[in-house]
Amino acid sequence: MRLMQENWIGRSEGLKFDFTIVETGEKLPVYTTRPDTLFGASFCAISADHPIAAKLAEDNAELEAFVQECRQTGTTEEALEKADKNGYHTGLHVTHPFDDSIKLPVYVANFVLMDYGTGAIFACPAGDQRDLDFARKYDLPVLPIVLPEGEDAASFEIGTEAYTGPGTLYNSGFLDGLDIDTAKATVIDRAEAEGWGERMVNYRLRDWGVSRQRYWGTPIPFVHCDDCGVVPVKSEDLPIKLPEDVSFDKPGNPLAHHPTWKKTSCPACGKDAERETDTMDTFMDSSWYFMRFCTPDADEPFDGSVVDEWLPVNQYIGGVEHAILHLLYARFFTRALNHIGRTKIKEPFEGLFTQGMVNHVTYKDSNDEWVFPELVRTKEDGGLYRSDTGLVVKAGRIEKMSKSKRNVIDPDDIIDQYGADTARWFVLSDSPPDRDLQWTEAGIEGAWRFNQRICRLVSEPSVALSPMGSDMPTSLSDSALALRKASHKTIKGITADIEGLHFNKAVARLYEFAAAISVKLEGAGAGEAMREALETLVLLVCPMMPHLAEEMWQQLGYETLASNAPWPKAEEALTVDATVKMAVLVNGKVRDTIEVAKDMSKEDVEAVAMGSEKVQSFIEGKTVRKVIVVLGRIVNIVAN
RNA sequence: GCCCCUGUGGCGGAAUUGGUAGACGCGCGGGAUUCAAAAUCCCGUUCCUUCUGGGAGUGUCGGUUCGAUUCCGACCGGGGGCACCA
Repeated sequence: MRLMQENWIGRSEGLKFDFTIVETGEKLPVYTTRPDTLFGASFCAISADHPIAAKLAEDNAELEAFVQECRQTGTTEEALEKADKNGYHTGLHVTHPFDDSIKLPVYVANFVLMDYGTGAIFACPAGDQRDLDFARKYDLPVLPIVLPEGEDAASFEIGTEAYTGPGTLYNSGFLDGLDIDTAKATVIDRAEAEGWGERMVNYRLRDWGVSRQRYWGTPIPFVHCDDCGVVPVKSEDLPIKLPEDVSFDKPGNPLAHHPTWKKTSCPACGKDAERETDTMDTFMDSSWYFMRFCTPDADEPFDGSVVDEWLPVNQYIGGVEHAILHLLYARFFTRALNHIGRTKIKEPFEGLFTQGMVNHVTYKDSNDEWVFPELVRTKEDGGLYRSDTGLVVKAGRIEKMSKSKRNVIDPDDIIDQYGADTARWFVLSDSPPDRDLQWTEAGIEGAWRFNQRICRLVSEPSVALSPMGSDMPTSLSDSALALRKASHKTIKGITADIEGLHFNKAVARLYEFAAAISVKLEGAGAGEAMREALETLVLLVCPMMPHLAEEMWQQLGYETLASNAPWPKAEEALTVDATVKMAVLVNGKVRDTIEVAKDMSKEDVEAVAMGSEKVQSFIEGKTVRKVIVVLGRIVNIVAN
């Protein structure tokens, strides 16, 4: 996640310096992250959109044609991928900064981007694949300058693959023998000292075009006046509100169609003028809504002191699809608001939990239309058809549920059939929330059965419950104590599961708890232990099946709400057992299990393990070399 | 091409982060109850096997370790992101 954002920002450090063009005396600024490879430079390349290329193209039809060609291939991204490296020699040359006698030819090249760096590069074919491809194609020199460890300078050659790994500089004058990082620093220092270049940080962050031609967005508070041009709306007239009587019948922007909304007067000269009908991207709002959320009553956008108290958000839960844009922009906004002193917080979100996406098979009928899964029926021969039109249906890729592809399931159907509690329980039970999930209703029966089962446990308890609020007796029968332990272990486990967002594990634990409640109870404390267990069950189930929990809570005699009751607290003493089961391994294979007192010493545990008949039969005739005892876990006996 | 995530029974998925692999659920098989069915309950269910037992097994191959689903290396498959960024 962080990494994706880092890639998106694309910070790089390097050297920016000017070449001097021999023929014209002009400066040609270039940017590089590998100043250490300067001695391996064999040509310069500029973008087809570079001013120098444009100027030359004015009286060079051939170059003009080449520039046009580059622009065309540049638009289709797929073509780019396989496009060959192409260039056009401008006839110009530049002087090498370290050696006046070296003149490098200047090409216009299709792989150089105008909007990154300076739109011009120097190329070191030995250290960059693109440069190498180009050099091979136009038969330009390739001088290796980085020697990988273990290679011999006399024999190391660059074939069709550039060497980009670590190594030692050579063929590089004063840089010879340095490693890459030191060489980079040396060149930059020298460039700055001699005044022909400077250290530069570059980002490849993309522009964010914030205007949208749509209704749902914040109006952009500007007015277009024939005389004054674009004029900002006066601050006392803010905010501009969207009209509510818009129609969406016509294609295009409803604001532009609206008969009156855009008509206004110029804030500067008072003449008739028109409002800007584009609105802002909704990312604009989603980048700081959490601040407004803390202070909904503030007259200003938000009250910084309140925001500082509540934020940052401890746990943000969202889908991966917002990994970069929304979450990154929100960080930028927060950073900016922090810089201008509106808030003290530096980051908006402390923790992020990315939910998986819900996927479903897509269906298309013979008219090439997407089909809702609920309309798809299976024929006897296994073929698919639409229940409404009868057209043949083909199953396509499994994809993220989306309205446009109609591979969505309406939860209302399963809510109608099983109720909201069961539906919710089922969704939580199946898959950990961070994983992508392929939607299926297989298994919902189990959720329904559980729902019914716990209802019965409460309405027909196997022993008479003690009255509400009665004290737990000091002495308990074995079965009552066992149930109490189950209750408290479950409380402890579920609390941790929910904290960690492992809802599916919490569900599994509740299934086990229900099984523990079903066992026969007798003797002292049975009624009390059962009441405790059932109340615990209700409270633990409450976040996942709230309606059912309230009903059961009433059956247990309460007139309050289970959701308002405090979360149960585990008694630590009841969550630990006096004995512990341990596996006994001989040469790494489980041969027996033993049950020993929890606090038994390693020596005693070893003795018990060695005393096992099964173990003896496996070590018979062998010499015991080593015994490893991990208390509470395993005993491993190594023998041969 | 580069980066990230992921791979465990017929299926969804557990495994206290190096310590009994397969919890729990689904499905399937068997049984109880019933005139019968529904519902419910119990038992079994990784694979192989010469079956009171033994062997193999967490994508594949190797390594570290007394011990590896877990750590390391290479490869294969699936998903996602970036993509001529100098």
